[in-house]
Amino acid sequence: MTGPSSTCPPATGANAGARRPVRLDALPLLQTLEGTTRAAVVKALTVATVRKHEQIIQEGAPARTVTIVVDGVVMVWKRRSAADTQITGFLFPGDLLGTLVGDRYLYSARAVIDGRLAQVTRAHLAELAERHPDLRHALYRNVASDFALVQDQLLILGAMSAVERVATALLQFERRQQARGMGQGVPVWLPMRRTDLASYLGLELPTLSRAFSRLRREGVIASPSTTDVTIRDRDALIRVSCDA
Amino acid sequence: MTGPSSTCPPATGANAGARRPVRLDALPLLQTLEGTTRAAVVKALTVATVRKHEQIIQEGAPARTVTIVVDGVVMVWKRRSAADTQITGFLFPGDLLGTLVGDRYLYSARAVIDGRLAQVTRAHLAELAERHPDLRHALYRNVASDFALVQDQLLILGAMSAVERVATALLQFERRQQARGMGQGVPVWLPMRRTDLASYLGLELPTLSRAFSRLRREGVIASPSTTDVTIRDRDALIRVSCDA
DNA sequence: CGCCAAGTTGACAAGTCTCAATGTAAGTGG
DNA sequence: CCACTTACATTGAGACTTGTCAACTTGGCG
Repeated sequence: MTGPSSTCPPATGANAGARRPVRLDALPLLQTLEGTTRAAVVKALTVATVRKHEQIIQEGAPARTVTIVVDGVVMVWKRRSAADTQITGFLFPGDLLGTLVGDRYLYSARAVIDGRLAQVTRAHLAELAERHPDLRHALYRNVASDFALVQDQLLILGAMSAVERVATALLQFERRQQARGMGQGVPVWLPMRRTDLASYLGLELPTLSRAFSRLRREGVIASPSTTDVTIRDRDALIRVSCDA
Repeated sequence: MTGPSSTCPPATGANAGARRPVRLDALPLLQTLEGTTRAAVVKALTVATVRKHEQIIQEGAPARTVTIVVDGVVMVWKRRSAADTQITGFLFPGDLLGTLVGDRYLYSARAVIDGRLAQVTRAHLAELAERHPDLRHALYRNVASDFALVQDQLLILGAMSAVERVATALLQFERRQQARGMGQGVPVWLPMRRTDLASYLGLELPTLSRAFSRLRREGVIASPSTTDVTIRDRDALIRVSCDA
């Protein structure tokens, strides 16, 4: 995190303030907590900075810490065979990485761009959860919502065409972006490489690219840059995501 | 559950004893619990019987009960659009249906064959979980393992060919079957319809059928009946599931 | 014994993957 | 600051897998 600002993505607004002081108590996970609980958790958290592409956790390694994304974007993947991996998710500020149970990580994770993480040892968090019912409820809710997200991913991967997948993903990223407080007009921010997005959607890179091109050609979206996509016709996008 | 035994699947051994007295305290979920906790949970559970094809829960309905499969098989699906659904999972004896959080069910479920369910209201279970740390740990572990299962499904749907998917699924079902105490030589039991299995694997029925036929032709598997598959060459099956 | 539901197989079309070339933006060194 | 280099995205052409539609076979159940 001492690197020149040139390593940061263009200031599209979506990533603005990566350098603002850390406000851990503003994290969504902590919002529902009582004051004393929140204070205890914040005290337990350690902030770390990660550089673009830096690996954060390794599938199969002993799972000792739970991580919350504060700034930046993290991608998660599983290995399928020696030389074959699949991206299974992207994490944005406020999202959690790792769980309270299981002795090994089920996936690997790396930073998509420079960012900051808040970390706590699993043992410590578990202890806090024992003492604070509201915390464990929040954690449980978090796992459940992660679960829901993965289930939606099943629908994408199970039976959608390339354009459908892209349309659905764009709407998903827009929704999550708005959940983080971004406005309606802000373009959808896709800081990850196309290759990784393709893997996430179960497509090959050329197929993904063609789907983007088609949506662009039809005027449904526009892309000022590779990492930013403007939704020009949301109704059309929704229609495409369901039955095209 | 008063129907004639003719509605039951052939007695392959995998479903043997659907009519034996209910032994709730033998449920895997309860195995790790202390005696008093287990007794409290067992007391809270109500046993219900379900007929083949009977719907158990409805996506979007208020989530008020948590269900454990005691006997039989349950399938879970999500709706993708008006006339399009996708099977997202199959549950076997010992598996849990529903969670402690979220006010609505995220999926629908129906019985694949006649069976018995143990149910408890969410409120009651939540209350018990508050009082018994071991119970909430068990529940949390359960959610986490469900999560792992869905993530594996992502790998299947994301980047596997038809034969790979079938091979992987067979190994998965065999593993789960053995986890329920079935022996090594017992054929893999697939009581669900091919259509549903196809949907689960993100394939069309003819494609699934062709994959089965190919594995059969190559001597990797044999199928005495539609619902039973014998693994003749496990090494070959494993090889196919990874890189064919 | 015959009907009906479910599974298998065949032929063809459509969509995606693969391989390769081209275009473009970002990063590096002079 | 510019040219060079590299990495990434887009586009094109052809092969191949899968989806689609339809006929046929099988097995269960009245």
